[in-house]
Order: sequence, then structure tokens, then C-alpha cells
Amino acid sequence: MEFITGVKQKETVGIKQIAEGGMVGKTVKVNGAVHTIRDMGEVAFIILRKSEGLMQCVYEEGKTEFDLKELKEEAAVEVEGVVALEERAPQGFELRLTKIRVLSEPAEVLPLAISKWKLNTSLETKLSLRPVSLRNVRERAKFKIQEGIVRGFRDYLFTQGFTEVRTPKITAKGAEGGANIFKLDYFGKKAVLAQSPQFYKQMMVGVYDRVIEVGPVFRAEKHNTTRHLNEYTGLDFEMGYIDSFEDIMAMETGFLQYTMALLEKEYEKELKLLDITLPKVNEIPQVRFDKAKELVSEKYNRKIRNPYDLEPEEEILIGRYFKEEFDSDFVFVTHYPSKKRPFYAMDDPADSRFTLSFDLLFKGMEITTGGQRIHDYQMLLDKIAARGMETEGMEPYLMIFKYGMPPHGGLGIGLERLTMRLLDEQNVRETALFPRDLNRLEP
RNA sequence: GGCCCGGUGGCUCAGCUGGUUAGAGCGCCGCCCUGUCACGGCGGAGGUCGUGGGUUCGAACCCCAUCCGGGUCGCCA
Repeated sequence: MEFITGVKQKETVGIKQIAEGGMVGKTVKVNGAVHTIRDMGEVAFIILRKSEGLMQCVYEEGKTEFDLKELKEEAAVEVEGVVALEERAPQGFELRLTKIRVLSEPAEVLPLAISKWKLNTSLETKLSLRPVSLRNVRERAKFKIQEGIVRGFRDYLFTQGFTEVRTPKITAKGAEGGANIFKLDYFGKKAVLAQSPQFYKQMMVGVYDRVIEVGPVFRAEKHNTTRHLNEYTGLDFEMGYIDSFEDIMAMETGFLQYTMALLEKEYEKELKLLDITLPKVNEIPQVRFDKAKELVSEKYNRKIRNPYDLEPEEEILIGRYFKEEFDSDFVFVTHYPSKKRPFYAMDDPADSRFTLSFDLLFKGMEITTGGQRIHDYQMLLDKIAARGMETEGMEPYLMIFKYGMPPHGGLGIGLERLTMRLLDEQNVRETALFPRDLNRLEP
């Protein structure tokens, strides 16, 4: 009987292992994709692309057992060579090749010059050819950084006693009004794709006190803008036993601080590739919604047209204001009008026209919405009634309040938007791996 | 969905008030080059100008329709 006992020890080595030293003069095997070939005549530089980065290999006529003409870019290869310290090599070392074994060859040449520093192509083409355009080292660095953000979210909130949950994305009814919902047939019953994990994460507060979820959110809105997707990743948390809605903003600030430190430490290479300077997050200003409107109206001489919501231009101006006045890329805008918030939002006891809620703006764009929720059963029923809403279909949700809930609140962060702002991208599709928008259903 | 802008080799673009063989850079193919790192040099292939109709002696260019894309507004993360 044969047994599988765990991960197989590979013969091949990685860039990190070589860079750590102790291998100079030794013959090693390395696998990777042929990123580019710079043929100088009797010598050629073959740049291998691996997950960790690029590695320079040197082909020498007569010394490397291979006909260079047979080697194609994007071929998957396993090479053998001697590790050499070399000042002229980009990483300070290189591999002097003795053998090249082609594992697989491309059938056609790539439609894009992916080995160039910049892709020099349109967003449309980049997205249509996403599986290959992502092989460009700068393109893929964006999603490595996105990974770092998700790691930061999970790791930090675990240190704060949160439990990670997964809730269904196929549900019976939309959690919140407003946004359009994708409808689908569920074995003859009407179902929808979740436009928010809101109800479920609140339910789970009654179970674990503090929960997080990282998952897809679906919005069937027919808009076509630089900041909307029809499927995006929500970084959600919900926490019980809060003293005020400011506890939630403090938790988010903690997450940002932790995550920026994590990125700085473990994603240095990617940040450098993209020339990104991380924002300061040691303190984040907060301003009331109505006050923010006044401030930008005065400073930038702009008329307030819609008193209940922030127009995109106002968000940009608020971002500008707090950058200029407080040198902050972030600003919490608090106390949104009750009218514009969902029924479960807790109204401000001091003035019920406003809610104990907030948005976080990052460089002038909304990346988070959060706030305190109503936890009292009767108060919730009263608000539902006052809004002329039906409780039908909401029984599983209302149940949690009927049987007791602590004071609680939470937030949802748009991962792609946060990544977009962090990387100074102009279109949210740039930071969505395979974006779903009005016209794009594949790849 | 409303408004504005755009579709020209594989990619990114230029192409004047309509005029005869539609250009460039990158990529690709061939040759040359021991140190490249956006390698360089020489040569070459590659385009029914988004699609359909119209105006004209003549359309990449003007008109209409249509498809696709970009931006913006409403709404949102």
C-alpha cells in the first residue's frame, strides 16, 4: 500500500532560497516561465518569471546545452545552472545555465507585450485578456497588495476577538431597499443574490459577539462608472456590546493601522514596483455630515444642492479639505440623514433626523459605510411601521431582536475601492481581478 | 438609462478643410552583437480604417442607423 504523507520535497529551488545565500557556486534547478529573452549574440539573458519575482539566467553559447532559437517566451521551463554572485545582475545574483528543459510551449505568441514595464494598453483590452495581462509583473503586484489588505483585515480582527463566518449568497429577499437585486430561479422559488451580508452578520452577533465576513456582494444596478462593480468583495464586520458607534470607527482605524504596517513590512516589493506611498493612518479626523457640507461649501464656494446626500463632487471636495487642513487622506463623515439610511440604522437620540452612522472617505471616495444598528425589538418594529414597510419575509431577521440582542454595529468596506484608492488607480475595474460590470460577464 | 467623447495592423496611437501606394512606436519574423536589465543595429511581414446604408467623379475623413468602448450624472462599497 502506498500512502500520501504530505507535501512533496521539490528538487527545484526558489528565488528566496537562492537570495538567502549559501548556494553560490552550486548547481541548482529552477522552474518558471520564460518572461523575456535578451539575446546579445554569444550570450543571452533569459529572464524567468516566478511567483516571487523575476530571476536572471545567463545563456552562454557552448556552455548551455540548448539551442536558444528553440526557446519561446512564455514557455514553461525547468533550468539547471550554477548560482553566481554578480553585481551586474538586477538581484545581485544570477544563474549560469547549463541545461534548459522545456516543460510546455505556447501555441501562439501573446497578444500583449507583457514583459514590458508598462503594458501600454487600454483597460478594455487588459480586461478582455486578463488571464495573460495579469502576468505583467506590475499588474499582478496590484492583486498581491489586495491580498495583503484582506490578510490585514482578517489578522487584525482575529486579534480583536472576531470570528469569521460565511453566510449564504443565495437568499429569499433583499436585505436593504434601494439597490437593485439580481433575481434568480431557485428550484421554482424566487431567490436573489445577496446585496449585503447585513442581516446574517447581525444574527451572528447574537452568537459570537463579534464577527467578520469576506465575501462577494451583488448589485444589479445598471450604472457604468469608474467606481461601481456589479459584484464586489465586501470586508464586513459586526460587533456587539459597543458603547457608541465611535467604537466601530475606532476598530476600522485599528484595521487600517495594522494593515498599512503589514503592507509596509511584507509587501515592500510590490509597493516599490507600483511606486506606492502608504497613507498615514495614525489618526483619522471625523466630521458631521452637515458640517462637512458646510465646510466645503464655504471653502470651495459651492452650492449645497442635495441636503440629504453627498454628491461625488462633494466627496472629492471633502477629501481635499481634510487633506489640505489636516494632511489626512481619510475622513470619517458621521451622522448621515435618517432618510438616506436603511431602516435598521440607529437614529441619533439627540436628533432623530440623523443616524449614528458614518462613511469613511479615502482620497475623496466612499470606501466604507457603517454605523450602530437598532437592537431593541419594539424600536425596530416602530421604525419599520413608520416607513410603511412590511415585516413579511423578515421573520428570521426580526427573531434575533425578539429573543434579545446586545447594542451593536458594524461596517462594510469595498475591497476593490480601498485597493483602488491605495494604488491611485482611476477605475475600480483595475483592482478587480475579473470584474463584473454592465457589459462584462467574462472572463 | 440621460448627456459628452471615441472605434485605423497583435497592442498604443497619428492621419489637415474628402484626393490616388493609410503612417509611427511597441510586439512579431530573419540576420548581426559577451553584460543586457524598456538592450542595441540592419532588413521584413502584417490593415476589407467597428458594422450596414447613403452623399460624391472619389470616403478612414461628410450624413443616417447600429454595435462596442471610455468619461460623466443618478445610486452606492
